[in-house]
Amino acid sequence: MEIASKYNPAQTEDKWYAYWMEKGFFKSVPDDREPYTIVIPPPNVTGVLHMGHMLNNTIQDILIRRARMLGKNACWVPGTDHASIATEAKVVNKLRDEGVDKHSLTRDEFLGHAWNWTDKHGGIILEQLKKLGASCDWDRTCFTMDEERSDSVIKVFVDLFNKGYIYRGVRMVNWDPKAKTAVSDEEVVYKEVQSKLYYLKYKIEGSEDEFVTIATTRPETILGDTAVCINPADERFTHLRGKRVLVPLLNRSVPIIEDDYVDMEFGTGCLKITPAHDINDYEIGMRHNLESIDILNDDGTLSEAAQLYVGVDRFEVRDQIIPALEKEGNLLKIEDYTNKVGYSERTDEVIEPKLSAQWFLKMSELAKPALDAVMNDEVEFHPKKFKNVYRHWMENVKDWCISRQLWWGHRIPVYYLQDGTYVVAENDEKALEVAREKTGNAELTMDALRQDEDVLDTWASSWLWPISVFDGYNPDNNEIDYYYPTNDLVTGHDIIFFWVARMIIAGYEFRGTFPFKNVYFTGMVRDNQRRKMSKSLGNSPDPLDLIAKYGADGVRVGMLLCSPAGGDLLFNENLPEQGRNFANKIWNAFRLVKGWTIDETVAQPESARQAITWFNAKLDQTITLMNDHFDKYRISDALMTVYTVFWQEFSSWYLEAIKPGYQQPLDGATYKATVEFFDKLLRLLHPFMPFQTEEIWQLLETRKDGESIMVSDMPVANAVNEDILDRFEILKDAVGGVRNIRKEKNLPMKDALALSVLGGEGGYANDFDAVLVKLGNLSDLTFVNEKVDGAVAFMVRTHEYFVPMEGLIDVEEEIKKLEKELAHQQGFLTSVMKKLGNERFVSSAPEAVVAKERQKQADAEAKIKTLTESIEGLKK
RNA sequence: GGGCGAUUAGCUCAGUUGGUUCAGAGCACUUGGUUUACACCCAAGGGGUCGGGGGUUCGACUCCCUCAUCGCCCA
Repeated sequence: MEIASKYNPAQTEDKWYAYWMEKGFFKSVPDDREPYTIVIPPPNVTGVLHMGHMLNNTIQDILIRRARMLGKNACWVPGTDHASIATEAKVVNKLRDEGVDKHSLTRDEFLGHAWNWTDKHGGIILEQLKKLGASCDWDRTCFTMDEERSDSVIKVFVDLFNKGYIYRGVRMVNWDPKAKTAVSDEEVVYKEVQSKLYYLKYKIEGSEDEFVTIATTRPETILGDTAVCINPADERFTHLRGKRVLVPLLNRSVPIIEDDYVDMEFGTGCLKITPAHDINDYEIGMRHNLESIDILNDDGTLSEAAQLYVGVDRFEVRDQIIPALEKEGNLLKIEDYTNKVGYSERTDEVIEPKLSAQWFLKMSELAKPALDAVMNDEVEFHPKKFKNVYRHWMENVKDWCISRQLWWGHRIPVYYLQDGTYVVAENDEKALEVAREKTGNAELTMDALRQDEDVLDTWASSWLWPISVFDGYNPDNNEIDYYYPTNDLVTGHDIIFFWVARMIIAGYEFRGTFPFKNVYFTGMVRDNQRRKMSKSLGNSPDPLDLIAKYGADGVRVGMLLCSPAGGDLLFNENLPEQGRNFANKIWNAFRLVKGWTIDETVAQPESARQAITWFNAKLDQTITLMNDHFDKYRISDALMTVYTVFWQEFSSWYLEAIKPGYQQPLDGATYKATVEFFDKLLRLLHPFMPFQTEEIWQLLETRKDGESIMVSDMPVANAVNEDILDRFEILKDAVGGVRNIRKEKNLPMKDALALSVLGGEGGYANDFDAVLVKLGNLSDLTFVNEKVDGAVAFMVRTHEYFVPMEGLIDVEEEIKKLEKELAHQQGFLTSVMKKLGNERFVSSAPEAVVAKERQKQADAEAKIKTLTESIEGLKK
């Protein structure tokens, strides 16, 4: 069989993914087995795969593939969310490019465009996940706006409303006067601009010529002022306490209040308060029970409430009001000033903070069981440090503003009657029913009802995800009982509040228990300057390009190698490169094994038998270690364990130990054992590198149609034989010793050497002598009872090894070497003796620790004795 | 302004209840290598007073205090 010297992922990945799909290996239906469930953190339906998704979904796939191989009924539910704000923005932009203004469309017309957009771009990201190897049950693909998920959202709204958790309130939003909508904090871009700081004088009420001066960048907002604020610690203004001032131009009397918020250093130390148009002022207003005067219309012109300049745009007003103030004697001075102003990401319009009626969900009561669950580890966070962050947020949880002034999303099921009161119901019919009951008017028609224009926050559907993907709000469905609670959630720590906390809340509220047992928080993927990867910075590689270049397995390994839970991952292309190199290493090990001619009549060499004994123990240890790492969610450690074992132990030690001579056949028994080892290693590697392990596994032995490594059993560990492992480490050091001598003396590998061993403390075990002979290329291995003269010597622990080398020995050099080692041992012994000489150590340290120190002492003394004798021998 | 976390090799990070030669791994680096699986490789090697200071202890990378620097979240 001709096998290429380099592994080519492109030739195998699509083939095996198609095979897995065709055989239905990803599919899960409830049965008698223990379920293992993961729900995907739904990406934006019209988004594309980025590096964060790669990391996140690689980890989920590792967990789900491992669970499947452990015999569990593994179910990974994929899906997307509708990303209300982002998607609507994209559709609005697209329409604008086509010359269509959103506001010229009806709601239904707009939604038609939005669905077209979703259908066109939706699910691209899911196709990309397939390239990564994600073994999701694609038949279960969900979308937050599909029928079942939408029903869930609406049912939950009605339910929470009826339980009294939902209320209508007023809140400060980022208002875009051009788009006439609120935008989220994430959509406001702050830019540094050159503006002016205006110093305005407010007359003290009841005085003739006494003023206070405030500084503002937005003089037009004085029309909405309802107070002036000073810092209570500011002695300059103590005389103003309890007094009132008159707002310029309007002569409205407002109080002087005191609040710590005021920065005494800034401006004049005196702050005008406009609760309706500044978030900080709003909060001060709340604290001091101030009136809020909203002076802006939705389009950014001044409203009737402003009294002056009604109907004029706010920036126009700014230009006009300054001369007016100057004329009235209220303008003290104008300074140049640089400040940051928020602009709408979409329209580039200056954002106006504005009070607006919104729907809120009361959180404190709902949050309680969710807080307890995490604190007592009913839901476990990995890493644990996020428990603190979670607790802090949950203990100070604020009510959740769940409405958005958008059309793309779940329309709020609130129906207003003509008198301004409202009813809440799942649909039009039920709303009408409730409304008739409420009004006592059986003749009421839908015309009399007007549904709220706003939609719900996208998170108001995502927080139900672990329940809604199993149609858990449908009373006739029992799948949820099988799959819920799910096992693990894998997500970025940046959405711990937005999403994780709320899912836990929903879990307890609607299912009476947690939505997932474990949460694995991934780090953020950053570039090597620690900048977040983003499109705008252009510092993010295209994941699919990486896969094309390094193979999906290589990229997966690369993502994992440097990604401890919760820490940042500094991405760098040498990571997937390392993954690719590892894949190539595995490939070449396979090539070596497959390249041998097998001869069943050849007897098994002793060296091979010994190596097999050792590697059996090594595998037991490897599996045990990996299980422990997985139990603790140290996934990159689990990978590193098998990575090292495959590369160092299997390839560099085991395969070299059993390798037959050039063009010699391998005996059947060794081949069989080797294939078994390879098979087990592939299984251990499969969750990390699904494609390549499948490819090799299929080639390693003849397989039947329908067989696959992905549905094979994960290897199980036997008790680890530490003695065998330890003795093999001695062998490695001995081989190393021989190699060093070759190097120092310039002896080529092909010249065989003789080696003598003088067993030390506890005797010398010869379990692996045949391997030593082979890997050291020894002509002879003998055991002696005394030092060998005229030989180069080295030690492994207390054993001495001698390579006879008459004439080639530089005695001075040897003595130097030995004396250096002797000095080191003596220093070490001194430190040990210092400890043992300390009575308090001997009496208070545990016995085992003291015993270890005594062992160290004995070993060191033995070595010193040996070294001293050797030096004396050489000096003779 | 409030809170949380971090600081260990050139880089990214482990260090699992304070105790073996415990100061580690991977990468990078240096040296050597045309060994017939692999240069996407093999074999060796250098490198850190564990951020500074103080304390507890027989013993501190590990626990406590303090300072410095950095990051994150909330406001």
